[in-house]
Amino acid sequence: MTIKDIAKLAGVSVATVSRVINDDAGVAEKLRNRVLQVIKETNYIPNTVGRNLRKSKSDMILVMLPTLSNPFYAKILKGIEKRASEHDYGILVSVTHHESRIEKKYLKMLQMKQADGVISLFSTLIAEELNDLAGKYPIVQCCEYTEGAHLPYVMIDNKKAAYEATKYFISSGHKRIGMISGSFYESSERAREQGYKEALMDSGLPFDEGYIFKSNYKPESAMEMCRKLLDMPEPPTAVLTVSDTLAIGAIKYLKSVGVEVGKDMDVIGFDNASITRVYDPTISTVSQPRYDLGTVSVDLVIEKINNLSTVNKGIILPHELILRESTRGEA
Amino acid sequence: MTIKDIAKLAGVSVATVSRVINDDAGVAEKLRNRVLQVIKETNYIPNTVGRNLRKSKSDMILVMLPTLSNPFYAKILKGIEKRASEHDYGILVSVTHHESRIEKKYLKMLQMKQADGVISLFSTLIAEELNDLAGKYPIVQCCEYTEGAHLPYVMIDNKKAAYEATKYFISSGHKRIGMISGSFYESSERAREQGYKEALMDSGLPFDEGYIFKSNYKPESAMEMCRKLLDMPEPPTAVLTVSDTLAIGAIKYLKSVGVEVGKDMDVIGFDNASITRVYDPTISTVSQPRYDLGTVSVDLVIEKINNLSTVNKGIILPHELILRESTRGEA
DNA sequence: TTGTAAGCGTTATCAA
DNA sequence: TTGATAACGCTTACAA
Repeated sequence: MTIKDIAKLAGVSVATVSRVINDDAGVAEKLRNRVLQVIKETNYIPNTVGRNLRKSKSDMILVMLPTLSNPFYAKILKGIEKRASEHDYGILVSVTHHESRIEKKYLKMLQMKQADGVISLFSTLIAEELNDLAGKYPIVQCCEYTEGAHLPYVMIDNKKAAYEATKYFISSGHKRIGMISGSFYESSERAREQGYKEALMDSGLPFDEGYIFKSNYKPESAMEMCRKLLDMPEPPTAVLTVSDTLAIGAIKYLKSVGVEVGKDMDVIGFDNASITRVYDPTISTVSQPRYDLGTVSVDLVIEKINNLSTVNKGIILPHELILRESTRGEA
Repeated sequence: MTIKDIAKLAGVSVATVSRVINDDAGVAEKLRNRVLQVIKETNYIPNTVGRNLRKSKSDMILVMLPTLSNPFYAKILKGIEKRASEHDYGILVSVTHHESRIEKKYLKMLQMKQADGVISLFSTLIAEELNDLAGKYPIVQCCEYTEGAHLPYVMIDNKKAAYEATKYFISSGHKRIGMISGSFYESSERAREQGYKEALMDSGLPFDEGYIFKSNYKPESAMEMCRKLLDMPEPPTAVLTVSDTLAIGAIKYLKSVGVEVGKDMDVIGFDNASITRVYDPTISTVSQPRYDLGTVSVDLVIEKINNLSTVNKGIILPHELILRESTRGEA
């Protein structure tokens, strides 16, 4: 069933059918109704591929996730979908598994006009590659920013968030604070490490690189890092981790060696994963406005779709430090 | 940069370029090399949309997930991607959020030939709708089966898995066993409830519908259900839940009222989520062969793509009961 | 207001 | 072995 068939059945030209489909003005009421009638009777749906080829546009936004293992992205996607559909865009999801080969493969969809824009939750590409692409296609970053890349982004102020978390530890009396970071999500990790550092220094506490350990985001690795922290000559009394999964690993290790979390040792995670509300103890964490991160990403990418040379906005959304049982201790 | 440009630059016809691109036999070595050279120099990539329109094929498989909140699907997707790429298929992910409106929208991609087949991790459609579609397009179900639908599927034997878990409880001496189920994933839930029931009956224990509670898959809801179980005149000494998230909720509630899990009360979950290895206590669970579920799904859908009228296979993959701290009790 | 026809980028048929 | 050309399904000048 193609537009030709509809035209024939309705006794009009394909152009008229196309006009009806696209709500073009200037079709006589009578013809319009006749065409609509036929369309209804036949359940005709215009072919997307034909249309895309002709219009060099797909009305699709590609969302690139680094992984499907992190439920963190679920709510962001909901925000994206909501706002996209308000603007009559569809969304397509791709998972890069942190591999640039895969990321590049999906980015070709832009060139083919199979997607009109991309929202990248994490890019493995280097700044130069991104800048090249961003000159040709609408690409925005959400949550993670590539240093040196000039494209729109939306995220929280990671440095400030870590700063506040660390300050909270300090205000509770902690003098030695450890950090479990990582080396996957460069931009947010570095910013959070910096916030941690500045909070210490602003409070007149010594900053020692040796109190920062880099994990691979698996809880098991956080357990190992936590062990190392405890084995230090002067072990910390509080630990900031860059993800809730790491906080869980840390807490698990602490419990296993009889350290009571929220009393002997405080822990703060990142992202407010749903498990933090049900873990034992419940876990203090930095919450990101996930839904809004999604909607704003869409606004940014649509702005670029409509005018590629629009100025690259960087938008910071507010975070929130959520205090739970894992930070009941006073040092 | 289109095939025409390449043809012009190489001094050949577009037909020849097309033949080279598609590895057609019967192109003189000399011409082939000349064309390849131009393609390399220009970084030319054939346009997918044009090709798809012409071939009525996209070499893409659409993966439909019910949600992005469940990391369960991550490894399945990896299996899918691996096997798909071995067969030169790409994959596209869509999230239905359990809404049939959304599911139907994505299924249109089949009609448009934007996807050659679909792997559905969960369908909201009724059997009749699925059968209609499956007559026209390659659709396979993975993990969840729609009763009355005639299409290929791959999953574990959910009834047997629940049977074994329940039998394990019984072998530990438990006489009253509760179940926290749900009403989202009909096929697996019903099968698991049935397995639970049969295990009780085969062991000469009474089966009482009142020991089965239906949650909404949120841990909070499992806490509530667990409270109800404990409030019964004769509370159970073991609980089987249809997901690990529910097991966590149950355990959290039990701990909150001073019931020691793995001693006073045993709990078994489903899916072997990574959190089950780090929760306190670690959680016994039924593990599904996720990666293989993915690869086999691809095999099935490709079989259908190649021959739609091939017989609908139903494949059962082996599960595994993994025992951890949450089942150390003896009643 | 409507229709004709060109063209989007391919592949595939047919003839040479 | 190669090339001209129709066709895939659609939109959009342009003409009528």
